[in-house]
Amino acid sequence: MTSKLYSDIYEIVKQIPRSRVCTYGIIAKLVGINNGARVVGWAMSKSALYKDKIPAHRVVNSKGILTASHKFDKGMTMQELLEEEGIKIENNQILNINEYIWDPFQID
DNA sequence: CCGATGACTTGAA
DNA sequence: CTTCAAGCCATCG
Repeated sequence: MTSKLYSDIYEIVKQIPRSRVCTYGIIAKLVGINNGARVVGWAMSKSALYKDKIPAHRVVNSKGILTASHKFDKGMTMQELLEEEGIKIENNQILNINEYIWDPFQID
């Protein structure tokens, strides 16, 4: 990885279990950047270049909106990928986000 | 160092 | 509902 920051972010994202999602803000705080949600998103955009499979489709913004959908519009949309995991989405937004949200401290 | 950029966030109009 | 503004921070030229 280009930096420990990235590896930290990727490690966390890779730990997101199936049928679960996480927000940029949570990840940002976990890696130490209190308000660096943008940096997380920026790192995610790079994740596609890495060999490691990063389930970036499980990372959404604080409202559960698929702000990254425009990066997955190549064939499978982000919504389709999430629905494959049983997550219901409507108008580009995850329904019952509270039920799907996940973070390392709240182990299932 | 500076300015621009971005898969963010919050709040206000 | 939409749009804008300010704040936030790593990266790039």
